Amino acid sequence: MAKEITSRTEDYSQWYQDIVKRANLAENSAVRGCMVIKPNGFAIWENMRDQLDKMFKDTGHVNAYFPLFIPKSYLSREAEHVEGFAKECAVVTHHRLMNDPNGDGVVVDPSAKLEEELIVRPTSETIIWDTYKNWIQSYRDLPLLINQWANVVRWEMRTRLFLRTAEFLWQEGHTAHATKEEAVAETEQMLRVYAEFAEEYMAMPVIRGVKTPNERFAGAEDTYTIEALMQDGKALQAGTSHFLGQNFAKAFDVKFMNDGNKEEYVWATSWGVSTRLMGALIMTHSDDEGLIIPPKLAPTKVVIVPIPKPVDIIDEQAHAIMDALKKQGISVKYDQDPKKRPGFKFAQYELEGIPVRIGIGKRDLEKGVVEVARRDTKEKTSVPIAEVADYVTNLLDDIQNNLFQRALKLREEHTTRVDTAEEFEQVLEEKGGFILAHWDGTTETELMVKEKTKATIRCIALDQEKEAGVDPFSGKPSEGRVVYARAY
RNA sequence: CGGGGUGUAGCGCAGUCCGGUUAGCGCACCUGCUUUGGGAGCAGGGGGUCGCAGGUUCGAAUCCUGCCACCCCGACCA
Repeated sequence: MAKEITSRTEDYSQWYQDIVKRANLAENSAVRGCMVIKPNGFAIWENMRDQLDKMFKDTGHVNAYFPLFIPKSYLSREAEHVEGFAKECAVVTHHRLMNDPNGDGVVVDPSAKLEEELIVRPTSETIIWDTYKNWIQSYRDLPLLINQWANVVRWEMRTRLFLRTAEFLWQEGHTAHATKEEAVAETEQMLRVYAEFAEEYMAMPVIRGVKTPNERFAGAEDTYTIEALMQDGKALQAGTSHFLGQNFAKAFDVKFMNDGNKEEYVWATSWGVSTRLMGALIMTHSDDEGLIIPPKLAPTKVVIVPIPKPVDIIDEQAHAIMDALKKQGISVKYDQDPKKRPGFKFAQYELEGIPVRIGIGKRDLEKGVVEVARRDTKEKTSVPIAEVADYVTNLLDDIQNNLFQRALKLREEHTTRVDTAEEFEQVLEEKGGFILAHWDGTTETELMVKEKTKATIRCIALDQEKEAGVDPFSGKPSEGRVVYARAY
């Protein structure tokens, strides 16, 4: 049978789309730029969401929910914020439809024009800070540590499933603090949470860093980021955590009385990750056979396929193995569909990325073994039935670990220290990946490099070594290397 | 919004340049038999306003005009 997924190396964009589509994760909707997340894709997102939610709660946060609509005037209270988002907002102007006088369906009722237009939230800082104003009076009300799971809308010009859609699902944390130190500590803590989630659960190594002023979130004083490297050598911003200073407190007049009976503005943070992480997951691990889901996020960790078809003795063993796996907390599916042949099922589950497959056949049963296949390397092993549950438990850990190591190796092989502009451009063209180069610290140079090479400064790594050097583009002095890459 | 491309069955496509029987192929689907250890084989069957609207012509998927949608590359962005 012909290969149904485009090769990863031939056309990365097509390969990515094939996987999203053929593994039944998502599809384009009838609404321009929007996405339908299908059950297979949503199950993975739910696992990500549940794990993140647990981590947020473990660090003292609680969930709440704020409105989808934001009065237009709110958005303009913080000058940089409005400038950053104004160009991509969906706007509600009317609240009623009417029958078309010409009998042609419905039209907007011109008499139902809103006095003040409502913006569909591109992010919720403004509506949340307008609300916090009423919630915060005293230092005793602080810190306020709230997260919201929501959808937001940004009217992007060009969209791509999961990576950039007009509507996307995300979480946004919005916290208020009595001191600058505490707010900065919160910003850094949440970056650590994101990095831990990316590396331990998604098996995706990330660089922790700070954005340059030019790449900062609109309205932030500092933006922290985790940056991942995809298999085609392009970088992907996987999560951000912002120190907002007192900008929003001042714009929305959020003051509190401190323990010295003095009125002060509060200090703020916000942080978020989105369904974009689904794209990151796909582009980090998957191969030409389809999706690969790290075991810790896989909705179904093990699938049992009867060979050649379900008969009583196979059935019996399958159920015994299922029970043993479930006892260890491992989700398992037994595919008893008699209409599909084993070979078809093998290919199908590889395409869907299920980490472990157990094949049970009469021939093997006579020897008291089953065949255990791992999705990441596609290796197959015969395992005695009595040992299957323990073997699979270890194997799942092994796969999780291997996926991370494999991704880390790829990143290390595609991270290059560069000292001249020529070398910079050559590495970018021929190899891609992260480029560690000196930067003179000016936005002019950063923009000039972007213009010339399409590479941007992804971040200044938190573990950046101080090292005197020369910016390869401007020739000016530099205090250390920053992380450049072409990015999604 | 610029540059390129594509619209023909659920999906993927051929046919269009050079108009001419009843619009075709693969996958999927339905029926039957044989199969079943890596995407089964054979036989039969169902499914189409050829993106939309005009025009040219005895005759249009094919030529002309206008429109629409989607995809890729840029600008924008998580």
